[in-house]
Amino acid sequence: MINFSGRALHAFLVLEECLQFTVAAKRCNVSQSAFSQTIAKLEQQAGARLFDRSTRQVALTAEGKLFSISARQLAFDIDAAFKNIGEHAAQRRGKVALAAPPSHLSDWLPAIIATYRREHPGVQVSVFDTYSDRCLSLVREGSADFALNAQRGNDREFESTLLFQENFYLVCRQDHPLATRKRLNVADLAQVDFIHTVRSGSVWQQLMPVLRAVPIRDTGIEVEHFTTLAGLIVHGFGVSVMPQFSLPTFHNAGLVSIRLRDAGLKRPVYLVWARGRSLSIAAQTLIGMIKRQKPV
Amino acid sequence: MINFSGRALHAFLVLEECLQFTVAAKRCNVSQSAFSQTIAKLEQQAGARLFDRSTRQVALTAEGKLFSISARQLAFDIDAAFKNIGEHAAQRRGKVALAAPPSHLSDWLPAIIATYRREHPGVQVSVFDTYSDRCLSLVREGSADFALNAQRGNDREFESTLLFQENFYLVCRQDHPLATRKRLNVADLAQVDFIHTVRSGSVWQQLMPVLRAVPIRDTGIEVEHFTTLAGLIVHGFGVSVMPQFSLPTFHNAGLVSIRLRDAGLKRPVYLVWARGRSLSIAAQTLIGMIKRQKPV
DNA sequence: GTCAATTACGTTCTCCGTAAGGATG
DNA sequence: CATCCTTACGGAGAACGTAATTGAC
Repeated sequence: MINFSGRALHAFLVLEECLQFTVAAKRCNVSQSAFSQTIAKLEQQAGARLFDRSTRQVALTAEGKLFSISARQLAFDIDAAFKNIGEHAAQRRGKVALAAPPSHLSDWLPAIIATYRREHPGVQVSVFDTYSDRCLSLVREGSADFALNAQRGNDREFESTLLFQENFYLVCRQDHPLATRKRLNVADLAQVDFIHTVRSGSVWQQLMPVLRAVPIRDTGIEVEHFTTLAGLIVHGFGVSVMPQFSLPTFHNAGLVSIRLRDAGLKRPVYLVWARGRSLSIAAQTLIGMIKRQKPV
Repeated sequence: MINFSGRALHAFLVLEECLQFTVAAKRCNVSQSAFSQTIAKLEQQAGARLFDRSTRQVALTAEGKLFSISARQLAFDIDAAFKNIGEHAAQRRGKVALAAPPSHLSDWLPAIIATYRREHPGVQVSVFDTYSDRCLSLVREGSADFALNAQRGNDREFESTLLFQENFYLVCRQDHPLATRKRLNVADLAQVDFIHTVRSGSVWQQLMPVLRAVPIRDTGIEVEHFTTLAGLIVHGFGVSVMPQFSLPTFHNAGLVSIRLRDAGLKRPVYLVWARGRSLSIAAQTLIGMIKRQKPV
């Protein structure tokens, strides 16, 4: 096995078809002499003469026929193996799965993923839209190649890099008293009807410490889906605070957003992947696109 | 496929197991530098990095894992293919089939075949004991690799070489009038009760032209099996004429044989094989033994 | 600082091509 | 005698080994 050469295998198969050294050599783009030597060497390795040949006739020996069966299969398998790995490398095949919070998947990531899919139609992209802990679980169990997450997970299981920090925005109706404000801080939310997102979401976890100091009017409502939240705000239930990348949903609903300028009120967005598990080329490419498309 | 090398494949598998270039290189009996280059070249051919490596850690990439599956299978298949052909060449495996007339298979060939089987226990030897035309048919249809036959067949379908010429012997009881004769010719069989072998056998075909001129006493009996013939002779039905290599059977039955010295009364023994079909190494070896063991 | 992989460079070996040799029809 | 495979020999390229370099812990 150690001295096996693909060239020799190819030579064998071509000669088997042509049954003429001269023709086969030409088809392999080598001199007839070199071709002869290649076959001779292959026969030496096989330990048996594979072709019976006089100057006028070339034919497979009994052993040659035997080898022919394996050779055909081998050539196919080798070709398939390299083609397969090559196509994965070239991102003509393969799959990549990412996990991200719904806020990032409302508009920002879908745009990037759409571009990737256009450029690499053979690669299957899977998306999991879920919150913090579940994101990390998906990465841990291998269901997702990587995640975008506000938490970087423990160092033993995960590796991560900070992509950027996301600002928070007040979301309200156009006719809301705060809707026309240029500058806004959390303190301005005092006495305003406020709708919370679910506690498991990173927005809540990020926002709560800051908001605790402000006497907001809690509506007692906790919503999970952005569309629900938008509907409630539109119908006058109150206002809420959302990270930058979820805003398109609210704008589409005719709502207004104003950035909260409190120092330190930012949501970190980490790229997280399983420690030790190297990312596929497809995943790396997609991550590259995400990094390039991240906001200023 | 064309630049594929078994060495690189082996290197990959060893490195996958060791996950250390230094150790893997040593196990492959090359310098660490050469090993590194081999892996690098393989990665170049595959079109993707197969190992993630720092100076302190080596691990398969996603593409490497993919390749690993094919690589393992490939190595096994390549190994199996060469081992298979090698074992056939070395006659540790394989099969060989020969066809020969019962006269040659009564003692002469079985002794040779027994020796061959002792030396090459992995090779399955098949034997067809049948007469002239059927022998050739078996060779034609590929059931037998070669045949020993008194007729060489037509030149279009068969190739042949003369192995030797077999003498004929009178076979009779010890108390027969001719049993003590030193020299004997066909003419001496006049007025002797004679038992024929079947007309399809080569003995009959060979003997008839010569015997026709002698006024033998035809018993009217035609037998097919030597054992029958021996039984008839033993019980006094008459005598018969048999080729040299069938004599052991008759000697064992207590009968006497005396060579017929007529010039030209010989049975040619040809080695016959299908034209264009090359003989396996096993067949060639067996033929070699047959040629060496042929009578003086 | 130490250990491990990579890179650099000179050497060795394999493989190829041109040309002569040999066998077959 | 023409054709086709084999052998011989010189040169190009690949692979190898030693040694210096880079990088990680």
